[in-house]
Amino acid sequence: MTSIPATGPDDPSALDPRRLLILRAVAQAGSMSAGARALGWTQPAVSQHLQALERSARTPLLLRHSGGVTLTEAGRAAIVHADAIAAHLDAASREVAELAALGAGTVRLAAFPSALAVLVPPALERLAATSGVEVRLVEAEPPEAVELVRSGDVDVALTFGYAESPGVPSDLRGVGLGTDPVDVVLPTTHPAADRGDLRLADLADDDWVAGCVRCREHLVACAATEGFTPRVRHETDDYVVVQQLVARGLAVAALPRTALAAYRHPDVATRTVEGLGARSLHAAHRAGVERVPAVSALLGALRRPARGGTTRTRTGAGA
Amino acid sequence: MTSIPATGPDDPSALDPRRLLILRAVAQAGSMSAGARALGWTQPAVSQHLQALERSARTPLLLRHSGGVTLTEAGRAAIVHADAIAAHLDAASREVAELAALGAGTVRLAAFPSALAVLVPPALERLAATSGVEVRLVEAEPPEAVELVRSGDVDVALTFGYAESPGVPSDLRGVGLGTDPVDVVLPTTHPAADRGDLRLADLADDDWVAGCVRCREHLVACAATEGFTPRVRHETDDYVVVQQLVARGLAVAALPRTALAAYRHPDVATRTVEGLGARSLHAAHRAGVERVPAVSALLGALRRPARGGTTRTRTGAGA
DNA sequence: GCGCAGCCATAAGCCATGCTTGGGCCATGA
DNA sequence: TCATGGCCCAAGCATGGCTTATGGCTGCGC
Repeated sequence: MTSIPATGPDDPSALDPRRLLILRAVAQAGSMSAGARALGWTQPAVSQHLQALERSARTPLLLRHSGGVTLTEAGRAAIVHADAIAAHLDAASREVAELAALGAGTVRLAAFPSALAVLVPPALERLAATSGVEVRLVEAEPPEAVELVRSGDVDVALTFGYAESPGVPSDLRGVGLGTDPVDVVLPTTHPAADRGDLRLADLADDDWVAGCVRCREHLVACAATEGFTPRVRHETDDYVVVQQLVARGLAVAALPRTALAAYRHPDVATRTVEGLGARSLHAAHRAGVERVPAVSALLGALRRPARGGTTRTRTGAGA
Repeated sequence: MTSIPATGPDDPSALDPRRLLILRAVAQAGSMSAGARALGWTQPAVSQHLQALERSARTPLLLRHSGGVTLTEAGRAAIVHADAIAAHLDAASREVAELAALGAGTVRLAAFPSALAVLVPPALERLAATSGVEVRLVEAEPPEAVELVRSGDVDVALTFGYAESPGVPSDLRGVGLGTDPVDVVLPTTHPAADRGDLRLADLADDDWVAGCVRCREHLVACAATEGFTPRVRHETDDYVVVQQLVARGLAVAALPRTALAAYRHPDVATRTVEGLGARSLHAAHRAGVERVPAVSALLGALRRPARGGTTRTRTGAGA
């Protein structure tokens, strides 16, 4: 694969686009001197450029006469394309500048359900208030979300991790978005629901409903520290389903507060217990993308104190 | 008028078109190294160019990761225009090269009637045989033809001149196309028609029909040298009309051989006399245009020995 | 698990591009 | 006839930009 390209930039017969633009400026100005003034250069500089351009064109592009220059047929042909090049160059500069200034751009964000419900909406609201960045959302649990980042299908993935399992794989980069304490969820009728000094071990004989693999592993690990192995009867990621099961008295569960902020069943009680720890929240992305303004803005919006559940502060009726 | 242009090439936020093309090559190749190989450069050269491009863009255009690079949104936006720029650059190069290689182009030629009838057709035939140059013809007597060159309405003017009046004005350039001897035109019934040693003064008592101003002036000047003033009864540029008048015995005349090659009335005799001289034929043009290939080719075709009247050498029956 | 290969970034050096100043020629117009 | 304005040329110099050399990082294969 050492083939030489058909017409590379070093092709002697290829025209230098910058010199075409100089030709254009001169043609518009009517003379090399006027063109040079418009470009902020001296006249010999422009003259040399155009001589070089004509040398590579192997034909005169303009006729010099007292009072200025006029285009030859070849010069007119070149100018047509120079105009188009100038237009595209201008468009490219404007579009890129707009992306750089946060006036445009879209970021694809993958997030797990509770984050999507609680963390993301206020962040998007802030983002929309201060920029023209658009965000496309994809719901995905951390493993899939990470894979979407790796494949380039999304730019940022909201993930979580526990002490024993990192939230951001080593081949990606990420920023921490704080911790999300895990609480115990009990039926309101559960004897331990009102217990003053509740410990995790107090629930060693209960049936449990667990979530994703890592959540269950975390639960099991915490329980092991407390000296028991939880009986996991049911498995579901869905925090609504979990609470429905708990409310019916079918099991107890451990849910992060974010999930509880997204949805809270009236017939469950939540208790903070020692030894259940917290999950850490992360925004994972490929190295380098954090320098993209739109991504950086989204990360910044996510990092703001989004605590406060789903309450949206808006103009309107106060509390 | 020392105003700075709104967005000149030295605008720091403007993107360098050459660097956009480098970005394009890298994006197509998949990595800076491969792009550098395709461009015939080393990897650091490309890397530095793209860093400079991103600096002027004020946002990353591509993400570096092991195995190569991928475009960011801004990079994709830039590439779209880079593709267009590359296409226009290629089109400009091809069109200009075609004009330089005589594969295309049009030259506008003004000529006086007898040249248009005798000199031009064989020249155009030769030109068409060896190039794709097209010629647009305009009939104009030398004064108007010169004016058309000055105004830029034509590229080349075929003109003639006499010893006392140049064929090419000093503000234009031109090439000589040879001389065109002026002969006397007599009715075949004229007593001098068969005279052995005919001199111009022998026609001092005849009525004359003269052509354009300079032709008449030339005739008058020649006659003055011979010691008489011709009686100019009629005036017309048209060499057919002149010969019609002569054939009827209404006058004698002086006509260039080119005009006689274009049309020869059967009832007139032509005689070469001392002291009538010749007119010189020229191709006049603005300084510099002779370097335009199409113009140069036309001038070359005109300069060939076009003598031989209107006879065209073609494949077919020989003499 | 470890070395290797590929890729990109950086540093230093050097050459050439390309800009500037100064001067000259030419054509135009007062 | 001179003054003006345009383009070209020559010479000098600075900067841009390419090269070589090196290092860090990642991912893959043994």
